[in-house]
Amino acid sequence: MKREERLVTQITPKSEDFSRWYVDVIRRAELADYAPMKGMMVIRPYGYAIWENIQAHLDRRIKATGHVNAYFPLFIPESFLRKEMDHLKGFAPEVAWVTHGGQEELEERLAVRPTSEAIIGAMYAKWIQSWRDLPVLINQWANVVRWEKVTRPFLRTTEFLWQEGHTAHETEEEAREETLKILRLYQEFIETELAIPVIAGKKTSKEKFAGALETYSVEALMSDGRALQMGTSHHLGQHFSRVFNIRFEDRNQNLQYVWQTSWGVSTRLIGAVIMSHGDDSGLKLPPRIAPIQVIIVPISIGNWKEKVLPVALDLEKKLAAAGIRVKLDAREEYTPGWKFAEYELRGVPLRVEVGPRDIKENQVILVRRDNGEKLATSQDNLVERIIDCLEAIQKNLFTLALNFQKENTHDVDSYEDFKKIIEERRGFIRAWWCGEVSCEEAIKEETSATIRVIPLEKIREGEGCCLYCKKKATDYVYFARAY
RNA sequence: CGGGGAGUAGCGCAGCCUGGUUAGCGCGCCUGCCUUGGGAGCAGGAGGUCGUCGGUUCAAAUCCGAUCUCCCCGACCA
Repeated sequence: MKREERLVTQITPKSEDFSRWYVDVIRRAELADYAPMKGMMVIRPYGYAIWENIQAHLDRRIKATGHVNAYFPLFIPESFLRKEMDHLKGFAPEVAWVTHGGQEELEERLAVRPTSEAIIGAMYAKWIQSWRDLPVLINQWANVVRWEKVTRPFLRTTEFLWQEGHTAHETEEEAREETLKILRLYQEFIETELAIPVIAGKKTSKEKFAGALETYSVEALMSDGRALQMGTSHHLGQHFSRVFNIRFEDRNQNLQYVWQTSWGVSTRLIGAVIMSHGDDSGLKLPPRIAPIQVIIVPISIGNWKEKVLPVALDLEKKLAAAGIRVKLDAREEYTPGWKFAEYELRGVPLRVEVGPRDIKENQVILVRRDNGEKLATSQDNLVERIIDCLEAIQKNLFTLALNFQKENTHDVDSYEDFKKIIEERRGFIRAWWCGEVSCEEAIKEETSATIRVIPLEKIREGEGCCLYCKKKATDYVYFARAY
């Protein structure tokens, strides 16, 4: 879109400067604002409403699979973090420490949780004695702090909101099943509610979580061609149960350590929604998570208050009764054109225009944010038509994102092609890999692309040789430059 | 944490090099009139410790030092 043709100004065009566009959208749509401390942001009401909708959809799924919510402390004693050395080493550089309580210096420093495995492990040790106590399936919605060096609103902030599930099981098999069940749950949730297609797979040992046996993740491709990790699910094995002494007496009266998992998604998902669907005019929110699904704009001409407003009010009432998140903007201080642009910027999926002309025709104008289509629609059965339209928008956003992902996924056999694509087009690149960390690191060093996942689905038959070292390959994997 | 750029009204910027009346402009905001089918028009008005701290000077937005924050590109991460 040419600059002068754009309907919404005041944000940098996406094609001109993606990073700036991203930040402009966040600020203009009032999703978040910078706080006066480095790397911290305020999630404003409109942004928080999106998070609440995300929470509602995900929480329902988490509970439907037998998990319950609880809340653990914000602080973790240093000695607890030190118990699992890989875990400590992984997080040490980014932990914020509390050293004083009031005027008193603490005998032992307290970490502001970067994640809660340690404190939850300590509690599980107290709660679990018998196989009858298992499995323990607990989730918590919380904030965590990681002192990152480089931050970006929603994608990487010093403090962020997330959910973290922590489970304990009798057998390794059960824990692995849980890990994969959650990974699939995340995939279904993200694709259904956020309309973002993801690749589910396993992380390489280099990329796995500090302290885990195996890490799985769902990865999405953003519209600038970079990958974003959208959720992770870890099979922790017995690493934490051994150091926190989480033991139980099994069915054969043997004392055993539990098998654990942990998994999470964060407010980063909001960043993914912005980057996956947005355009030069601003946000495009999937209806399922949009704080406002339908905006009604009355065309305020002549005696509109007598003729148009009652129809608009009636429609608002009916839509609200049908469970639609609807808003009627009848303010006289702003022109209809101004409102059109404003709600487009804010990503409202569907706009209903009602004017004197429409009243005469017994119709309204529906305008879709996903494709800009304007549809003159009869007022008969309008609520049903709107519900169908929202469903169509949700589906279309997913389809558009899926097409983009497909168009930007490249299969390569030669390292030369690999480098060329990474430089010129980015996107996902699929290639054979030998399983060696050395090749993974060399490729990262030379191209800054990393292995995002070893996909769960087999995507290529036969055998091949490693993209880098040309030795026999073990896996056909996804590479990308990532956030 | 390394390299680069930037902080002047809510937002976007000019002024700084070459120090000197009352620090400007566009958008936004307030009041009034008039308008309203894609961010209307006219008139009047409010809003600033020039990021912060310190130094040089008769005089600092401007020169010097320190510090905080943001953006971009790398190394690290949800």
